[in-house]
Amino acid sequence: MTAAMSSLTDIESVLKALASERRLQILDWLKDPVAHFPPQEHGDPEAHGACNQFIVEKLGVSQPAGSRHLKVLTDAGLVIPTRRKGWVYYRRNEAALADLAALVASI
Amino acid sequence: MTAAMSSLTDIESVLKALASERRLQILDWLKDPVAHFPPQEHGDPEAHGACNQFIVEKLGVSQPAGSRHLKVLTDAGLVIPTRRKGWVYYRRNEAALADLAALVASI
DNA sequence: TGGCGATATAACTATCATGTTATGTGGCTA
DNA sequence: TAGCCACATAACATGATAGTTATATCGCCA
Repeated sequence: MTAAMSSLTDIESVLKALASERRLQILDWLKDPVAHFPPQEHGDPEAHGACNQFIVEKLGVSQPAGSRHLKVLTDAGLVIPTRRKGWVYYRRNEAALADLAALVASI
Repeated sequence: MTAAMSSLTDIESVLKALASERRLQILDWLKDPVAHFPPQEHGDPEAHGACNQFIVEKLGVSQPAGSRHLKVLTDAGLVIPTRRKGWVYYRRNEAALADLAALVASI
């Protein structure tokens, strides 16, 4: 069950999270982690997504900048982090993205 | 035919226009101008929407601030201005909003 | 044409977003 | 337990947003 997103302010915060070329790029890459990131020795990319480090490198920004983008997406509920063995993997939250699409359709 | 919105940067700019509580509010009001704004002596609210002045007043911000919000929505193609007799009326661009909803659904 | 009412633009200020470098934290692993 | 590696947080610089007041523009109408 995803968080309810009903009021204008809620929509606003999720849209703000989405209104960034970098973060849109991340979500696009995460559609197919295997295709867009190097093979991971630990963590199943299909199940848990790509690790923080790979995403940051592919973005081409500093590690803190990349981590913050991932935090924004996480706080908005658009991606789901999985912490494992010192790495953090991120995958899309398809349910939240579907909710958002429905909300935007109602704007 | 509405402008094509395909690249990530295009989506980004439209999402930025949308990611504002004030602008979301304006779009919501414009769903039913007759219900949300005073009667207009000039300009058909059904056909052309609500005039700048009414929208600004209802927003509760200064006239330039309100006008700028409307400019952002206009530049993003989300509303359509109609200039007539010294007033400017704004109505929703339903085609663009539908395109946007489809794009968000594809994120 | 003179003035007025509606909107646009200019100039400025405050806050937020995004980037950087430096440093802290916390779990492996040798 | 010592050190390393991944990630998080702190502190700061800078550019974009959104608000304000003041002023310019522009079409009606008397």
